Amino acid sequence: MQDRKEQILDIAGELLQTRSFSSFSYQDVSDRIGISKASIHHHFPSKEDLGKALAARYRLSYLNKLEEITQKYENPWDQFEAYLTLVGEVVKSGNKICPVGSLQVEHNVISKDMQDEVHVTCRAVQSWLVGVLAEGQKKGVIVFPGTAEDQGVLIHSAIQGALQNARAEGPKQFTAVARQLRAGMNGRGKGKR
Amino acid sequence: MQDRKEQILDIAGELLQTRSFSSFSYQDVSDRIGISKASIHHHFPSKEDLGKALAARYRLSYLNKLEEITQKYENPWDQFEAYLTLVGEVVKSGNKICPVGSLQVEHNVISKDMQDEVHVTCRAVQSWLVGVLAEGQKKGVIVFPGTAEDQGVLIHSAIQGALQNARAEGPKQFTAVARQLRAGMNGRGKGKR
DNA sequence: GACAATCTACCAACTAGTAGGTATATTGTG
DNA sequence: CACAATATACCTACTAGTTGGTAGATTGTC
Repeated sequence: MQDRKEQILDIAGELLQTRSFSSFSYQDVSDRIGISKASIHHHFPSKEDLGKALAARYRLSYLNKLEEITQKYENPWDQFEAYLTLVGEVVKSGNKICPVGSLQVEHNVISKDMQDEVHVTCRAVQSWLVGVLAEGQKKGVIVFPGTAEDQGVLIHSAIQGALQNARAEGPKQFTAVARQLRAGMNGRGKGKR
Repeated sequence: MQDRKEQILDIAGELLQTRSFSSFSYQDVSDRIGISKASIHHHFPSKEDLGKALAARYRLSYLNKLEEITQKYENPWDQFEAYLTLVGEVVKSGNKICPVGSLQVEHNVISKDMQDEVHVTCRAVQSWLVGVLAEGQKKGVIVFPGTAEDQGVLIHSAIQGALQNARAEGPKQFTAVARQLRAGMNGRGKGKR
């Protein structure tokens, strides 16, 4: 049953986002899924295996969603708005944060393989953002100072921090960041886009 | 010996910033400090006590540093630059992140008391930033769209995320964010301040 | 003597991971 | 088709080690 593996990853993923990698145990997964702890080990021999699979699966699904956005909207500004909507859904869940942020905070605790997985995801997301920004700048629909690279890193960092702040301090921390990022890129209020 | 309590907090604080609250143990502190684990319990009966003291001490020292900045520089832009220098020192350490970020990621794992402590610190730092920004806007030395509140939340989130990204991905992630935050607030290159 | 700081020696609970076994499919081979 | 071999998915029961925390004795200092 391939579903079981996915089910384990679903639950482990939720625990990663609500707690942290080192704060959830095989027993937690076992309890929630209703099969024995040893059976979880059957599918993922070590916790590192589980973590690696978790990080890899997240990267694929996340980059896939970004790709969908790129194909659905041709206007870079709309793409950026769709990105904000996408990450905004994490805030709506009420008690989750970005898996990348969760793993980065445990950078010195996780294995090299997991670090690499997080690294690749991080680079890819930033690349996507930089692409959107550069295209938007070229078309004149997104305005910002400095380089698209710097702006991409800023947005990525701000969103990651905002998700963490939002869970601890309330969703307004996210909406404020989203609003301010928009305000800083639409030509300083010279119009509605 | 009051020094011992401080020494424990020093080491626990470093472990909080390099690993995470649930990823370090009394044994870790004991090993590094050279006294038995039971002796650590003598000073901080439970890990929650230790965590609370840690969060409280960090708040006091951090807010003190911000206060020093306010008094040392009268120009809000200089105050903001000093803030960037202050958090930049965390990046220089090579493997630390902001304690607030570390604790926020474990929000669902730590006690209510610790959550409250983090909350107060978070609010105070944002308040300080908003004050600097509002004053800078008034004097015309800091330029940004939207409200000072939103800009303060953006900066706080961006810096927090940047510190995490910088440890995992390298210091350039921080310098890029700092550069871009500056670029977005100095009147769009209309001058050097 | 009082008291703080420290120690050794413990405990129950939890951790990731293993050993050994069972029941049920799937697959290759005569 | 029949039947052995193999693989999958799961189980109970266990290991060795770590966790936060405690009890009680020892030491040093005012």
